[in-house]
Amino acid sequence: MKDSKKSLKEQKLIQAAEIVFNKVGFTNAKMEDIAAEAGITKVTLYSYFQSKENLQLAVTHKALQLLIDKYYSTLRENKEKTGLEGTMSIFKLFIDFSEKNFLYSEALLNYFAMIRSTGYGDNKEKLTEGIRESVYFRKLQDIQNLPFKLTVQEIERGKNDGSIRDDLDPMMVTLAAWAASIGYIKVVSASANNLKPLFNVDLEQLKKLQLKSANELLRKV
Amino acid sequence: MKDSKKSLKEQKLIQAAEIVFNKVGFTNAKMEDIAAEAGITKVTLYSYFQSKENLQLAVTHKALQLLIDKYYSTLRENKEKTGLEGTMSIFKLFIDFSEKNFLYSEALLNYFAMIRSTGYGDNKEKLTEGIRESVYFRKLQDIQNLPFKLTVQEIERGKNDGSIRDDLDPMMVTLAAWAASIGYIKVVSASANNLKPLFNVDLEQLKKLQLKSANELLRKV
Amino acid sequence: MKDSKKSLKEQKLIQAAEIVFNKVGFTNAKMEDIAAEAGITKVTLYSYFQSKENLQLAVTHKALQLLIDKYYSTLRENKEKTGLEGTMSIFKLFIDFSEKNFLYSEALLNYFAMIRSTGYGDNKEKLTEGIRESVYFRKLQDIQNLPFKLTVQEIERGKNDGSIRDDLDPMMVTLAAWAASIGYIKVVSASANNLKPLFNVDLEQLKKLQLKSANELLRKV
Amino acid sequence: MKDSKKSLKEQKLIQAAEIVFNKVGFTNAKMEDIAAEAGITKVTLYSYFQSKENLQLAVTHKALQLLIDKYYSTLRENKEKTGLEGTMSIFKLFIDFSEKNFLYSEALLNYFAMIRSTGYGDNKEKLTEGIRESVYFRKLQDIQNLPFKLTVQEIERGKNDGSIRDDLDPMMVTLAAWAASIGYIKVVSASANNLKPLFNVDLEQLKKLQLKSANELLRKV
DNA sequence: GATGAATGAGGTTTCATTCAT
DNA sequence: GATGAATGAAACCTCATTCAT
Repeated sequence: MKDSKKSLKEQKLIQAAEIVFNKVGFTNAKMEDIAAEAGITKVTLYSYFQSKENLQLAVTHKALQLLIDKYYSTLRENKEKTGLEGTMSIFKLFIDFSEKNFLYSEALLNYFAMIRSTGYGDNKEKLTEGIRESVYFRKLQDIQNLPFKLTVQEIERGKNDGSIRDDLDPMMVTLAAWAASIGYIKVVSASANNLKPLFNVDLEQLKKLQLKSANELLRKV
Repeated sequence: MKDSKKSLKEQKLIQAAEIVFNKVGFTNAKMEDIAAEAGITKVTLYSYFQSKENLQLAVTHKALQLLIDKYYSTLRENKEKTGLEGTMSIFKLFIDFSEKNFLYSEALLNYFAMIRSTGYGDNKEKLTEGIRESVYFRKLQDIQNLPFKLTVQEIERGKNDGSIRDDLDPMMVTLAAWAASIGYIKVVSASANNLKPLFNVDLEQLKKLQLKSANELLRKV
Repeated sequence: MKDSKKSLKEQKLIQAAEIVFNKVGFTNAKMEDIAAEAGITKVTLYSYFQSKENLQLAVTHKALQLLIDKYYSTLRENKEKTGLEGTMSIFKLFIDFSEKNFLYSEALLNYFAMIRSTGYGDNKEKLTEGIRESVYFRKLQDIQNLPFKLTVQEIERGKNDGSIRDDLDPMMVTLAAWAASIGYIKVVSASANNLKPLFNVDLEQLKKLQLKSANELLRKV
Repeated sequence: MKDSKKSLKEQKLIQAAEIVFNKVGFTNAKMEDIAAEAGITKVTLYSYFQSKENLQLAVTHKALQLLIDKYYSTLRENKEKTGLEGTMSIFKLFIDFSEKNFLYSEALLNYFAMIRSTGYGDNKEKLTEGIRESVYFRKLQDIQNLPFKLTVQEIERGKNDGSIRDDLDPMMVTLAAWAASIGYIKVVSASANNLKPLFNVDLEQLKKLQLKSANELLRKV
């Protein structure tokens, strides 16, 4: 198969995996079912993705790539606006993205938890063989810091244009916002179609509160 | 066996499970190994906990119970102080607890994700049989809302004593703080012994920032 | 406990075992259930019968003892009649006994199959430890040949009084009759309460035919 | 796998099972050992036969099929002879078959005891799920009556050609012969390699006696 | 002696993964 | 490349039997 054709097929298989992952979660998903969903056999699936872990990482990579693309386009859209506005747009983007794509957000979270738990670079022996040998794992490592870098850059821009306080460590703020977003997602949604109020709290309101807090933290008074 | 003795043994088995869970994670933990760790056989372990899922829920229940106990004692210690101070102590408590007990925090997160994803009460068919029949699942359901209720009460107290803004929905703030804490945990720690800086950000500083944000959100100006 | 008392209790336990054996068969019977049926615990049951096999043998012994008693009383009743009549009474007795006590007949069959398969005396190593150490096994060995001997004696008596052909090996006839009876039982009944016709053959008729054949084989013409 | 290949493998597995069953008996046979004997793993064995019970039934089915085949060829061989001779050949065939294949004879006996004890068609709830769902159980049900039917037909033929008494119910005679054969087997053999005399009775003589009785019962005088 | 708890052996099942064709 | 069959690991379960009290 030509590379382009192969890649196309890979995309289709990833989509099938996403459907199954969405239905039953990563752990309960069976390679068999994913193959069936894609209309192929297990072994063929394995010829594309050498392990279930790798398939997961493929989904994760797609998720991160998608997220980063959105970061870029959001930044482009906000080029003329202040750094504060750009930064807030990114925060909102991340929350919206996670809310709309619960599977992707879970995948990303798992990924970052994994690399965090095994340290960076050093004790990679903790990783399973399946992960260490995954192409997608390597691809992910190449881009994993981009979301943070882009956010930091936008905060720097805000500092320079005077829209953002200059006494803040941009990376710290980035992490704080990232944390708040993740927390919101974890609390709010366990599946995309489950957005009913929690303890009578309207979730849209909660999201606004989170963003307002971030905005207050950042903006120059 | 007398109930007290049986319960004692159960506690020991749960501890053994925690050791193994900590070492290799829930998924990779083998019942056989947990039994070995406890110095008993698999079958005996099964006679106490009918399934691996149930054992997980037992750990989860212990975690939540422990957390709630800490909530109570923290509230007691802060009885004479303002509601704001009490509330902040609770927030800090939760973060510290999660940081120190990564396993517990994971267990609790899993639990809340699970009940959230299956809805409350209605579509319980999604739950596996092993879960639905678990004693610990029922016990957890009885106390799962306590942390939120206690926090809300403390915020109300703060409203009354004038230390906390009165234009806030206490439950919303509670959820926001809960989310921020979870997010922090997710970002920061994947295992207790892994608190080195992230992107050169000192994590203690990050925690302080999170708490400061919460404090600013709450306090009356 | 005094021996008499102990023996009494043993009898009760055997009865409980019979009830359970009758309900579900030897293999499916659980020691637990037998104990429950007797209103005691498993361990107590074990203190009387050291193994399930031994309990089976106890039932078997009771069965054989009972059968032999009936042989004796039948022989006594037929003392004044011809040897042919006595012999036929014994044959009939055996069939009736087996029909009425399916469990006993199964037990006896199992027993004879077992000792046959392990040979007599020589290769007793094939026997399980549970059997070799069983008191009842030893008791059974003491009386196992009695039914055959008594039958042979009665046939001899018939030869002498001229009612039975004298060209027959009495033991061979005994075995032939024993075989026919067992076969009848095996074909006819799998449980006492299941005597409906088989392939439209009335089973009473079949029994009569069997006995008539035996009679014809034996009697002097 | 093509059906033919699959079926071939099944036959091999059944042979392995027979070897183990012969060595240690149905009850003591371990699936693990049968798999080892066949050079495969337990799980693969299970993929062919869903339960130990089913594997037993497979052996039983093979036994009955084999027996029936022998019935047919015997009947063919005796086509030119009288019905009496044909019938006697069948009786002898059955005894010889059982004697030579103790395992098969046990399997068949167990099967007939089982269906007898659960009744025909009506209270099938007594059967275990493993049995009810067995393909071989269904296959057995289809052919279980053939041996009886074929015997009855041959007796009818004997009646017509004048070699067999016409005052007998053929099915009753069939059952009587079946019973005598089973009884003989039960008494005589517990394993094929165990044909030493019983109580000094030569077993060949006993067999002849049984057959002579049958012959006398049938033949027209 | 009687009891509740524990053991060991083995049946059954589910899956990720690999092999042979 | 694609396929059906096979594997190995581990969950889960039942029961005869034994231990400790």
